[in-house]
Amino acid sequence: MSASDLQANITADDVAVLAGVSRWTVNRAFKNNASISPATREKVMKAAQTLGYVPDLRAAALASDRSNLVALLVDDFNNPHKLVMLERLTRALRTRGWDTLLVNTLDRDDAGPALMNASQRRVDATILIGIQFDDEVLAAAHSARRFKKLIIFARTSQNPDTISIAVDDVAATHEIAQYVMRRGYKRPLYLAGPRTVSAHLSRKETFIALWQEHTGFTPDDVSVAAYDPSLATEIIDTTLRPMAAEDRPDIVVCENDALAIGAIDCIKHRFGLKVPQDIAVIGFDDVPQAASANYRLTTYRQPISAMAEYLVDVLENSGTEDMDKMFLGKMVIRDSA
Amino acid sequence: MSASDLQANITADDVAVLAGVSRWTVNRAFKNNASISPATREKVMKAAQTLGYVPDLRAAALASDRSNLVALLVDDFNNPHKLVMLERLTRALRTRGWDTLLVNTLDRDDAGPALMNASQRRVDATILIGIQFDDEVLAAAHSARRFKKLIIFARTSQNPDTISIAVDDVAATHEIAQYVMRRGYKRPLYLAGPRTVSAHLSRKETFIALWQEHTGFTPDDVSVAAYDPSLATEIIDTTLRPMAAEDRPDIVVCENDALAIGAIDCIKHRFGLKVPQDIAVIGFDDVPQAASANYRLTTYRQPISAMAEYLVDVLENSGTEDMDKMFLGKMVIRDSA
DNA sequence: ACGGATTTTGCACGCGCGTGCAAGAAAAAA
DNA sequence: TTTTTTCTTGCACGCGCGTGCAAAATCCGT
Repeated sequence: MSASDLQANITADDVAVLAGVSRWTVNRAFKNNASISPATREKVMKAAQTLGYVPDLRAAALASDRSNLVALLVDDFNNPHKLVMLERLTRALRTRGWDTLLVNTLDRDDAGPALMNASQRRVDATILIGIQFDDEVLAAAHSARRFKKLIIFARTSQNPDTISIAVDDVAATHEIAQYVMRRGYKRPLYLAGPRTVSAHLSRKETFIALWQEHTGFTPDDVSVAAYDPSLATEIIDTTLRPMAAEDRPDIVVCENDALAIGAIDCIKHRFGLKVPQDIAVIGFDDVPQAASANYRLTTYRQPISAMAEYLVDVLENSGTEDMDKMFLGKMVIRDSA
Repeated sequence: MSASDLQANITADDVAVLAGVSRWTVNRAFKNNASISPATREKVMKAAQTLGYVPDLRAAALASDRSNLVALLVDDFNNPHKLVMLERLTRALRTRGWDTLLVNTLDRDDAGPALMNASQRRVDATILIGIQFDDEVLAAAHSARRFKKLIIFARTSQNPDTISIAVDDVAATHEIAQYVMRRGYKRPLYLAGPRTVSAHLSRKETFIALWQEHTGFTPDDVSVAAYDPSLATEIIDTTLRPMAAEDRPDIVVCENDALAIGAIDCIKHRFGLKVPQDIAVIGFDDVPQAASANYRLTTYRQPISAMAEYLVDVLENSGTEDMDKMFLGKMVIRDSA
């Protein structure tokens, strides 16, 4: 144990007497835009240094009712895209002075407790990242507890009490559908993840509607209970297995890369088919793995960094206007479709 | 905005008057082992319910000097194994009543500020997960700021001020080396990640020493600056490229799966060789991807869940004895070696 | 119904800092 | 030098709850 452990907690008062100023001046020295002369600030900082003092953010949060802390609720750690989201979000947040409480939504019934958890910490905002909260939970959460801000990240939500920061799924799906048609694919199979409440805005619904509109045919679709590659592998297996070769889809359009990667694994290794020659695959997200030589996945990249920056803008904005925002991503053409 | 927003913050006092008890009784009702009669607790809870009250953990932390909060410092978001670590850790922590502050160590020079950050939040413990902190930073951190506990997770550290919870790398490497020899491989190449300060305990050093001891030969080794599959792909490429086919290694032993996966990608797609027939690959960690049909990676699984549980044990223990602990994992034999 | 054992409840004080304003010091203008 | 103007500094009060103990209420057996 180091020397400072022997002493009781060092507070601004201790620094104040050493520096010969008042406690308030000490705390001012640590605030960014405080009115304090450079000389005294330096004096204070030196005293703080020798005492090993740093301001106590708990007390600051309590007194000011601003914690500069957000809760990030995550329920799905299977999808590798979560890792890049976490990185981008924590980077943007920390760079601009915000800390992140990572809350693992343990299971489906844990959404409420998790929300409550954030509420008890009095975070300045609660961020739901790609979470399948149904609207009931959301509404209950918003009315029962006080949330300064409730942000849905990377997923659209039409809930009016909520700020949604996401890619424009409809526009993105348009682009994907057009690409698929332009490349001459005829029999797409749509592979979707768990059904969310807001189905009519979903990528799957949009794709199917577009395809019907342009070709008159209704593509098949299947879905899995989680964005987990191995689930995708299994469902593609059970879907293709009974099919005659000529009935198989010529492309699998996936709701995201996690599913696409599972689909490719299945097509190549369970059926020994070639991607894209026998069956093409298209994803969504552009996870790091998508670029690997193994997958060379054609996909759609979300501008996560820009979205994260905007999220911090939202945090710093205290206005009450509607702050929903949709972003445009861009297709990344590789070899899988 | 919901109704509760119109009212000022509801505190235990508000609940107290509604329930007809004192404020302290209200807070007791929310504590687990408090001495309170079931009747009053229920009365209080009902009042709290109608008011939408939940205790303020900021104030509780300030008053009690225990936050039930840990900071988790992470510097490497490329390695997919981080995602499973995050999931396991947050699960174990939250299940047992702890919250997690996720701190992204932005770059190499950010370790200090990140540590300081945690310190200002007065977390009960700071956890370094797989981070390449050099010992200087660690020592400085420990003496300058007050850390109640400094835990190194999934990486051994001989720093005495630190609690290290990790797999026994020496034992694990023994097992791997023996497997490699038993399978008759003759020319291993060791692929390592960034060099840490505690080199003599590292997997690479151990493997090389063992191989020398048993065969008299010193295996080649290469290393990359981060545990990033694409870096592994590149370095394996530049390493194998100039070699005659018969000089190539017959197995690449990797410090972890992230590197192993990059290596496999390179071997299969850049050189068109077969794994394991032409070159075998062995990893470490058993990431989810390792099981996919594409890789079928032979690797070594760390008991992350058990390690996470032990971490919470450490948090709950207030003793001063040495709490370092090493775990034994187990080899997972698949097809890549 | 009564005394003691036990459980339940109330409270004074403190945790460390922010807010908003007023007093004091320094700098600028006259 | 004197008067403004501007910059710095000090302070009373409060943020919401925990600690440890004492007072009050309840229980039990007889």
